[in-house]
Amino acid sequence: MMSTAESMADRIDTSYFDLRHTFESAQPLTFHADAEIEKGYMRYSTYDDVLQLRFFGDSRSGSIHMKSLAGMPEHCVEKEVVRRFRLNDDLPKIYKMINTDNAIGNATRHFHGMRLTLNDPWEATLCFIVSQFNNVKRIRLIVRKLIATYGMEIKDKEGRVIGKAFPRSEDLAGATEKELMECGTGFRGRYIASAAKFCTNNLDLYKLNAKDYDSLMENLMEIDGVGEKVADCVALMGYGNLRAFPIDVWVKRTLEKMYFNGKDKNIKYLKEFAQERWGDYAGYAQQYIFWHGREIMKK
DNA sequence: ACCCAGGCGGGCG
DNA sequence: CGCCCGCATGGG
Repeated sequence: MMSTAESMADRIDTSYFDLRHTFESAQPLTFHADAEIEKGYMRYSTYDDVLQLRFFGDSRSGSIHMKSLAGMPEHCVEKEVVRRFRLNDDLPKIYKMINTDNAIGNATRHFHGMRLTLNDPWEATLCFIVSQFNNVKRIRLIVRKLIATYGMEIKDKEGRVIGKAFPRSEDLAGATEKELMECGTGFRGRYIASAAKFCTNNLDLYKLNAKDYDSLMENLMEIDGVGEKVADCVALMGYGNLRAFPIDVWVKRTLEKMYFNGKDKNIKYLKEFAQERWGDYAGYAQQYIFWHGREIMKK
């Protein structure tokens, strides 16, 4: 008789998962995935397949139904989705750890079920280079244009094109700065051209997984166009290093407002404050503070 | 028109 | 070191 686990392999039960908060939280996956939040529908490309997901329930208790368009085996689809949305993270425990005060407690309550995603290291690198001095709407536009222009076609078993993969560094390494700027990248075109060549010829991002946080950061910042903030984002969302605490303009403003009466503090000080306060889960704290801050501070 | 956006590299003191 | 500036582009 078929085991329960096998017969349910196209479905994952979830708790502490919220589709809307996760998809609206400006992470690499969400820059290019498609979602119709009200219908609980989402769709995204892996390297050689397109996955359709349907979410039922709410952030307390729900389920994700999964379908591969190119025939990925069910157990592989499940593994991919669990990994990509970090569904094995113990969110109740993490909330307990990072809810050090009412301010962040409000953020985790308001965005209950928002998950960090785990993305391909190069995907994260490219997305966050695009993100610099930019806004979320336009980041999406640029990332999608890069995929449309440079991504490899994904085909189903009948050979029909069902989507495009996120372009690898080698797919972009031949592009000129000018060509990249035609995708709307602006002054970041130079960084992308340089980073694509560097990550194809000089630095293998897929060999940095075992590195500790400090040497990972050091390696990532060798890439032209990758500074501390982008490296932190890549460490967090490309490598899953939860100690990383990227500080952008929103996180800076929000921390200052929440903990320092709005007084100006430099990045180094704030980062040490955060990593001391939230330790091994600082990255989760950051994601909630980032999104909460945008919510409460935009006029 | 003007301001801002998930920053970075380079130049200056 | 730390600070300050320009940078392409599109939306509010």
